[in-house]
Amino acid sequence: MAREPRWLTPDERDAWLSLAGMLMKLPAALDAQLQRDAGMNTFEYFVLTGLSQAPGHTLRMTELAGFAGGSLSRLSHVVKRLERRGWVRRELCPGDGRSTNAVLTGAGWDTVVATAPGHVETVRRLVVDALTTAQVRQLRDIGRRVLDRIDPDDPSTA
Amino acid sequence: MAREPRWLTPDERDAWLSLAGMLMKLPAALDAQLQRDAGMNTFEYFVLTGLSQAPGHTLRMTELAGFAGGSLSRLSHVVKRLERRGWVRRELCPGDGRSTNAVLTGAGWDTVVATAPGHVETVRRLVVDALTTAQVRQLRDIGRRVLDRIDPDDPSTA
DNA sequence: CCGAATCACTTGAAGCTTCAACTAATGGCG
DNA sequence: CGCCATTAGTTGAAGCTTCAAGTGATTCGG
Repeated sequence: MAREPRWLTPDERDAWLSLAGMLMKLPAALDAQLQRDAGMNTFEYFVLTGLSQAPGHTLRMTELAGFAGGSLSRLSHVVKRLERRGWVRRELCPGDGRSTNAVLTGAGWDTVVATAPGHVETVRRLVVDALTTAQVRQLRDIGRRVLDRIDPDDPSTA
Repeated sequence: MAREPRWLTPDERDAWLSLAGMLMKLPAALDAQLQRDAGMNTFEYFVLTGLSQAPGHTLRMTELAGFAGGSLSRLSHVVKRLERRGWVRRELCPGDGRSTNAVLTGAGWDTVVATAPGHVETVRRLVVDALTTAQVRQLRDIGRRVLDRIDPDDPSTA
């Protein structure tokens, strides 16, 4: 038998609605800027950024999927699109025949360099510059706690 | 000529990555619970909840779209699905021939009543119970500031 | 009171994500 | 060695969202 659920208090509901609003609107706002200025979405941007930071601009598909926070299937489809646009190239992994390496091309690197400033400006405008220094730290701690609840094993939380 | 962008400081980057992590993982985690336990996604849940709170369990499509935070087109498709499942019914608006009223059916109400406790428990488990009382208030304030940046005209921000 | 603009939606197509099924390579173990 | 489970990735279909275009109803300006 289900117990009476513990409903949210008014303060808790306000906080949740506030977070839920961000969950609904921030991704769309970030996507809009990237789509308009660079013809890509946030996930594609994460993929390109991940590769641009990796040694040799190369990452195995599974590692890249972990970094970008998406499924391997999703990444596979996305990399196919990025490959069609000439931003990424696939290579067989020398050591392990099962693995595929995704490699950022020169054109892909140029795209990241051209796109990053606008993206950072948007993050500043919508989030960072809206907050006080104290709130920036609070947000970091809040996010860590929530992420730890979602997936305690994720090392990026620690 | 583009000025050198103002890159994020380490503190700011930590906070942003923390928020970005929530943006990537929280919706999936919430959807997973709702999908598993009630065969619906978060947006559909918001739509049903919105109707359940409205007088007469009725709302015009545009109002409902505003509440649920989606486009009218998206809502139209979703209401069609919910109608097929017998949870919502469409009616012509008496006063204005352009408008459509979405009405929660009895079965829809039963579904909301059955689904709400599990959803609230999930929100508690993943967010609210992970935070201190102070953090709950901080999150509310942070969210309000961010939402105000995204859409200063949205009254739900105030 | 008539035509043009606006409003409130709906629709179909295109794009993206998820899901389940599949292929191929590798590691383990008897 | 040889088989089986596991790992890594791909694929196609189905589902959801977005986008652009379209349909009526209403309002507003003259």
